[in-house]
Amino acid sequence: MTDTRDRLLDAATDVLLRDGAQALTLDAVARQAQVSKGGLLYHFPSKQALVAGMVDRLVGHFDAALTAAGETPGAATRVYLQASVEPRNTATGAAADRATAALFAASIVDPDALRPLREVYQAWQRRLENDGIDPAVATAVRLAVDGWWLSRLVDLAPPAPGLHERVYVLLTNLIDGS
Amino acid sequence: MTDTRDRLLDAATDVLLRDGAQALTLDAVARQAQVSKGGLLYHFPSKQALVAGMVDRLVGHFDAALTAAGETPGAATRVYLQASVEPRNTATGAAADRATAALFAASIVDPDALRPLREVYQAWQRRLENDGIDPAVATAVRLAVDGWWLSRLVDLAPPAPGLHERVYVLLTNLIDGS
DNA sequence: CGGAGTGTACCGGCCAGACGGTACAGTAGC
DNA sequence: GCTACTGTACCGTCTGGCCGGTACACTCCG
Repeated sequence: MTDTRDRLLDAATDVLLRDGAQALTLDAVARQAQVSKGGLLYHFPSKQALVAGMVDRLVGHFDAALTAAGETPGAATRVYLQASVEPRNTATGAAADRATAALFAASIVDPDALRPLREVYQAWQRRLENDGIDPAVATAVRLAVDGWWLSRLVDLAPPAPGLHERVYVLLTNLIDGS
Repeated sequence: MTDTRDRLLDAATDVLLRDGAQALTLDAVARQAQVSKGGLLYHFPSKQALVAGMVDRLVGHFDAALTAAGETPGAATRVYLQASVEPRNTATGAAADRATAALFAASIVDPDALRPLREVYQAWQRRLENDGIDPAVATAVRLAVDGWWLSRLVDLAPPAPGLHERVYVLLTNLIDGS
């Protein structure tokens, strides 16, 4: 069963988001996943392998979203916006948080683990630059989205609900009107 | 001399930006600052105190910038944009990198150390929302800027030089035209 | 004037504990 | 008998933090 594998990956992000990066230890992850430490090391022979696994999963999601985006102008930019930021402030955005967690974990434990992510991200950026709309608009929207989930992750003054929607509309209009 | 204190703070950000979060140890910081470990611990009795010091300094800069911004419409938003992102892609943006480093260090070592920063940031966000321009525009610009320095810090597909300027112009126009 | 004492800034060795990782014997299910 | 674990004992290293010193400037008192 790859079930346990996924549970371990989930557990790692849970620990990271709940207790902070400092607390991301093999013991803590194993405990969270209700797996023995031996079991964890059976699936991920090292901590690096664990965070590499987190990044891999993230890369997979990215790739899927990238290919799933349509061909109409602004399609990719819109997908990127919607994937990270719901129109309404549902405050969950679980997928985006998971992404950030993986990013975070990697940059702490093993910056090299980010390499595959960098490549997919670069591909995504290229896709945005050729999205049938002004590349500057697409890039600005992307950066805003990145800033958005960062602000939520670190809880640095994320836009209040009312403003949240207005910013979302603004970005959407930006995409449409270019 | 508070000279040594500042040198230690600088050393901490240097180590973090150069060698990654993993390498941010008391020994490494002391070595970088050419101070003994005892000397470090004289100024900062714990690692938490060290990152708290980093955040404090950042908060100070924020406060200064906040009061220094003028009163004309969009002044604060423009300051925020210019502080983090040079019009040309000078690739340095040292101040912004320093900010990120402090943020990073805090979220790893002691998430609670971010509290004072959260408050200043919230104040800054309020200031942006009352900047004489559409609050949604101000917020969107802010988020884009946040995303910008994040992309540079983690090296996740930061906009290429040519695009960099176009995005900068786009954001500036957004501020002016609202 | 001189000696004693006080506070600041810093040195550097050391230790306890945490953490990553190994090893290995055992087991439940297919 | 193989996969997918469990459970535990253990090791070496790294790291945060403590502590006993030292150098030195300054001050207070007789």
